[in-house]
Amino acid sequence: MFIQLDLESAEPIYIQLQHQIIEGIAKKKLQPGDPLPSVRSLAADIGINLHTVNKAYQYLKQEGFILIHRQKGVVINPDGFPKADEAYKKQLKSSLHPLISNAISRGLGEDDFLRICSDIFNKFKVEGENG
Amino acid sequence: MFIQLDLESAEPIYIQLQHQIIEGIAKKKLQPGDPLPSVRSLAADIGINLHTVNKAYQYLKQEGFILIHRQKGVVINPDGFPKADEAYKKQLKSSLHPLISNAISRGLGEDDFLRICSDIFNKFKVEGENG
DNA sequence: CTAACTGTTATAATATATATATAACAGTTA
DNA sequence: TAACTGTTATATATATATTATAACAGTTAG
Repeated sequence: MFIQLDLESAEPIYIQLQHQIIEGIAKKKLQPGDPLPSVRSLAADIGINLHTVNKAYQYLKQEGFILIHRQKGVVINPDGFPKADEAYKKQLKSSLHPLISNAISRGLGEDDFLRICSDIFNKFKVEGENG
Repeated sequence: MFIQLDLESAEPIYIQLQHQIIEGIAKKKLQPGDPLPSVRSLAADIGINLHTVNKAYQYLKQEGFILIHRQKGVVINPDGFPKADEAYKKQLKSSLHPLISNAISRGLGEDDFLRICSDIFNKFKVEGENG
């Protein structure tokens, strides 16, 4: 797997795991139907406990990014991904709000902020083409 | 004060406090030189412990948003605010990255994402005019 | 059938983060 | 002197994060 964790980070491991897998989906390294490692093998692979992996999987399952079949194991949701509904947008705004407060306070203008966002979007586009 | 806390939120109180004060700066409700309540009075005002307030103040002091004079008390930094330097931009990108991964995975396009950011920026502009 | 795997659940232990309570210290101010 | 300031220290309670083991029910490969 392509999972890269920072065990020194203040960000909990299971959160980092969620991010990495969603990032894999965004970059199309992980496509609908693709299998994911079992909780035990992924845990052993990256040197953490299986419960930490399971915690990340449970969130991704609840959000609809992955499916967990008792027999077939864990797969990227073959029926597509959760939609950007109003509940999601509301939560996104809540996350963006303090970031934008901070940016404004530091004198970072709207244009600069949007440019930074665009740059990140573009990075996903080019990386998504290669794989 | 205009501080509004959500004690039910998973977000730690001292983080919410940081956000609220930075938001006050962004909205120009708090301007350079303006005094802030003492740790004890603010804590009593919003019904929390003085150490929780102090934790938020210490962060804001370290970042340069406020000054703490042993005698003059706490004031919004009269000499301006921290700059949007490269270290800050790097940290901002780290915060935005997982948000954008998630957005892309859910099919929220760049235009929609940027529009949401713009809307938030505009809210600060109009609120900043009134006070 | 057995052995090895699957996700799931349970229990326990440990470490860290968060929040509160209380107290004291050194300094300033009314 | 009394009341305030930020700061520091100690203790406690709670929640979260992480690991360690173990077991269960089901599936699958040999």
